[in-house]
This record gives sequence, structure tokens and C-alpha cells, in this order.
Amino acid sequence: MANTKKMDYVLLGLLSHEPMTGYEMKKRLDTTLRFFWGGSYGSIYPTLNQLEKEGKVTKEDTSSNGREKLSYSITDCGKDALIEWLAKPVEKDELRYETLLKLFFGNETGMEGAMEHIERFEEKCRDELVVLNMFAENLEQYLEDDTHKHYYLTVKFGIKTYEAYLEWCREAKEQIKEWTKK
Amino acid sequence: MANTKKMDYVLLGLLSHEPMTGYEMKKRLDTTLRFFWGGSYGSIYPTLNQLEKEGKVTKEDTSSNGREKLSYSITDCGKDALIEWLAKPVEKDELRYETLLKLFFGNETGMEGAMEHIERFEEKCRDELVVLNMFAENLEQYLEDDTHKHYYLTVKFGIKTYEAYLEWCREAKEQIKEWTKK
DNA sequence: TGACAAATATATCAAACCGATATATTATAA
DNA sequence: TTATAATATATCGGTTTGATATATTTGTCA
Repeated sequence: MANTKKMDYVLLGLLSHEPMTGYEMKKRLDTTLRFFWGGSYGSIYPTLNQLEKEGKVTKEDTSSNGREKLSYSITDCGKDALIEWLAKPVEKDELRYETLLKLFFGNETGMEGAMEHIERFEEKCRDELVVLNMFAENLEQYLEDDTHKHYYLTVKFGIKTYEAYLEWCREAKEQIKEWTKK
Repeated sequence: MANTKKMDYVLLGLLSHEPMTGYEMKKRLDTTLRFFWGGSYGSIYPTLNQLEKEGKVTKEDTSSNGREKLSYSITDCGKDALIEWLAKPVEKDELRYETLLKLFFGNETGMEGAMEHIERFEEKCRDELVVLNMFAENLEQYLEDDTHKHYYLTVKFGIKTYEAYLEWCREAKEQIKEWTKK
């Protein structure tokens, strides 16, 4: 089958916004993209080298003083590959929620264990929602920019889902209380 | 660091419900668990062998006729390992939504491309919701069973999130229409 | 009945990816 | 001044995916 390696397109996508270093890409994955995609150094740097060999990106040494710094830019060839991938239908949307896994198998530890996991999850969701709402507020000031429009839609997605998670937490806790008091 | 391999606990969890074959485990991952966790043969069978060596499961040959069939059961040692893991706090809840990725980088292809991905996503969500609602209805008849209670909570989670996704789809489409007509 | 597809079942391999770590420099704060 | 955080590249082992190979049995429909 054709190239199904996702990291290629993640990095090309980031570089389609602006040139940057591998380190910066990692930061983007840990902040902006972290609500729906991840990535580690172990796949960023090797992929960057591969993309350069394929002519999809160019590397420029922008070291200042003694600090090594390699800035990458997307080429026309890279942009073509990105656009081709973007037009293809999505292959997989995937959730990997350990919380749900522990809840599902929780009959081994009883409802108290389930309750604890739900409460910890609830707390995390509240924190994430605060961040996402800040993102949204900020973005609303720059919506003329097309890049920001797309960003804004994904943030809205995050807000919608975390709000739904919180609702579920409330209802699940209520349900468990009913079950245990009987 | 300690054993962070998730597949160990997924298989132990499944076997804590009832003994089964690797093939059956794969089916569970593709049906019951697929809304929040996955798994491939490439990690199921090797993990099963490893768990047997560690004394956490036992293997029994239950081949009938000519068909090879290896039935696995969880041991006390395996149950202990599972319970220990269940009590630990969750390490990671992770979303990997290619749809969001393509939406985020969609400024390269314009809003029509984004629209298409959202519509395909919407359709998938509707389909999933039908399945999940059937699961929920079915489970409501057997809620005395503790295992079913836990299962029920995860199904409810799925319903809540897919409903939120659909709401987001409607709003995102509306938003895009507004942006493009201006 | 015979033929073909689908389901059952185990197993392995390359490629992709994560998490941790190594290394080294510069900026910041106590 | 001195420790800590941030910047920056790179690699390694272990986990997981996705595809495929192999073989038997069950179901379907002409």
C-alpha cells in the first residue's frame, strides 16, 4: 500500500504554516495539536531527514552563537504531497482512553474504583476546558486569517467534546450513587 | 520504569470476564471495546505467550475436529496483576483524529475540503450512534450484573461524545457557510 | 451435491511510533 | 555564582499496527 505514515504529513502541515525547527514542531504537537494528535522526538527527527532526502523539505543551518539550530522549510514538491494527502478520505479516527479501559474492567475492583477514575478524569477535563476556552477567545480576534479559521474549528471541537465528557461524568457519578445505595 | 505495556492488562481484563481464545479477544476489541481501545493480532498472540510464561494465564487446547483452538484462562497471579493496575491512576487518555488533523491543515485546500471531511465524519458518527444506542438498550435489561454496569457506563460515554460530535458538525458547517458567503 | 465465500483460528514480519535518555548550549532566577 | 529551566538535536529499545500467510470449517446458493 501507499505511504500511510502520518508523521510525514503532520510535519509537512506544520511547515506549510511557516518554517521551523524540529524542536518547535514538538512544541506545537504538545500545545496546539495535543487535543487530537501527538508526536515524539523519536519520530520527528528521523522523519525530517527522510523528508529532506525525498526533496519535500529543505534544511537550513540557522545556528546562532554556539546553539545548533536547523530550520526546515517546505518545498513545492512537499506541498504537493500534503495537498494530495489532504484530499484523500480519512483512514482512521481513534480514541485510546485508558480511563474507559479501567472503567470497563472495573468490576474487579468495585464501584469505588470506578468513581475515583471518573473524578480524576473530570478534573482533567475541567483543566483542559479552561485552556481551550482561552484558545478560542484569543482566536476570535484573528478570524480573518484562514489558518486561524481552521484552528478555530478544531478548538471548538475540543470544547464541545470536553463539555460532553463533563456531562457524562456528572451523570455517571449520579448513576453509580443510585446503584450503590440500593 | 515498571511494566507500561497496555496490552497485558487488556487481555487480562477480557479473561477476567471469561476464558476465551485470541481470536475471540480480537473480536471483542473490534466490537465492544472499539469505541475506546484497539488491538491487533500482532500484539495479541505474542502477549498471550508472554503472559503464559509469566504464569498470569493458562493455555488449554480445546481443538475440536481439525480446527486449532487454544483457550486461555486467567490465574490468581494474573488477577492480582490486573487489580494492581486498575488501582493505579490513568497514565494517558489519547485522541488520534485524522479528521481533525486534515481540518487543521486544511487552509491548503480551502473550505470545500474541510466541508467534505466534516460531512464524512458526520455520517460515521451517525452510524456509530445507532450501534451504541442498540448496545445501551440491550444492556438496560441486564443491569443487575456488575460487569454489565461497567460496560453500560462506557457505552453511555460513547453516546454522549458522538452526540457532541454531531452537534459540532452542525455548528462547524454553519460557521463555514457564513464565512464563505461573505 | 458441489462450489465458493465467509468465518474461525493461530502466527509472524516490517514499518511506525512512543518514551526515555544522552548531550550540549544558553537564558533565567535565586 | 550556581543551579535550574529552556533550547536544540539525536538515538535506542520496546510496543503496536497493518498486512499477510496458512489451514480448516461453516454457510450459502445454484
